[in-house]
Amino acid sequence: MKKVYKTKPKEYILEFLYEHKNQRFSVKEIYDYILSKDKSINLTTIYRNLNSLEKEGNLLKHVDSNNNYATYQFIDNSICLTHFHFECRKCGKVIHLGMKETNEFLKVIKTKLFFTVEPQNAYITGLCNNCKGKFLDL
Amino acid sequence: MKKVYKTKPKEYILEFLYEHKNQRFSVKEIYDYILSKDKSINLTTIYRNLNSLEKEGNLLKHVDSNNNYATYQFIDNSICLTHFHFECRKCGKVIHLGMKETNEFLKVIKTKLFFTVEPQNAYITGLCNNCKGKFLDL
DNA sequence: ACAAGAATTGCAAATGAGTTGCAAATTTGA
DNA sequence: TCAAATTTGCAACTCATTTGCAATTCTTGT
Repeated sequence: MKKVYKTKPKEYILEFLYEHKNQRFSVKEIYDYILSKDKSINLTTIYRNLNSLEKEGNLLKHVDSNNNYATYQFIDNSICLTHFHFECRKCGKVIHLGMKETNEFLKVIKTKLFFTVEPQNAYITGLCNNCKGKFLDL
Repeated sequence: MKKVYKTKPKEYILEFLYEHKNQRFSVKEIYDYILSKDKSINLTTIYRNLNSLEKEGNLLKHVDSNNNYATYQFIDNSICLTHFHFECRKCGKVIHLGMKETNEFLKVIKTKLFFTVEPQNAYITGLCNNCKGKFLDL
C-alpha cells in the first residue's frame, strides 16, 4: 500500500484544521494560512495533500459547499462511536447526540422508516444559532 | 421586480424535474433530456434557466453533489408545511416526517439542543436502501 | 394588430476550481 | 549513506459554470 510521508505542507494543513475542529475551510482559506507560514509552498501541493490526507490518511472530511468550491474539515475520530449528529450546514459545526437520545429517536421514527439509517451516517442538518440569519435557505 | 417569462426551455426543465420529484439531476442530465426534445437549445440557456427558476421562481433546489458539479431538484411546495425530512444524500430522495413524529423528536432532543432548529430547515441526512452500498461514506 | 421595452437566446470567449505530466527535490528505511 | 518511494513546483490542461454582446422573442399598453 501507499505510504504517506510526513511533510511540512501536511503538518501545516493538519495544524490549521486541528486548531479549528468543527469548522469548514475552503482550499483558499487553508492555503492562505499555509502562506503565512511558508511562502514557497505551492497551491497544487495543498490540493494534493488535502486529497491524500482525506483518502489515505482518513484525517479530513471533504464537503462540497453550496458555492462552487470544496471545503475541508478535520475528522474527530474520538467521537466516531457516539451516534447521530447535529450539523450546521453553513459552518459545519457538529453537535453529537448520545446513545440514549439516538435510540429513543430511532424508536420514534421506526414506523416511518424506509431508510436503513446507519447512525454514523446520520446527520440532522440545520443552522446553528450563529449562522442563522446569515444564510438564505429555501 | 424582474419578470420570468414562460419559455420552451423552462417548460422542458420543469416538465423533466417535475416528473422525477425527489431526485437530483446534473445539468448534463437535464440538458440531455432537453436535447431529446429540441436540439437547438443551448447549454448556456439551461444554466441561466436553472438559475432563474431557482432564484426568481423558487421552484428548484440547487445542491452541490460530492463530485464537482451541481445537481437540481424540484421543490415540492405542497409538503412545506409538514416538518422534518429524511433525505438521502446520494439520490436526494426525501421522506417526510409528520407533525407527531417531529414534535416527539424535538421533545427528545431539546435537552441537547444548542441549535434553534427550524423544522423546514431540518434534514436528517442518510442513505436510502437503494443507494446504500453504492456510495462510500466516511 | 403593433410598437416599444423587457426578457431571453446563442455563440464565443472568459473564469476559476481542481487536475495532470514531468523532472527535480525530499523523505524514509535498510 | 544510498536507493526506492513519495512529494514538490511549475506550466499546461480540463471541465463546469459564467459573461458580454448582438440578435431574437415575449409581453403589454395603445
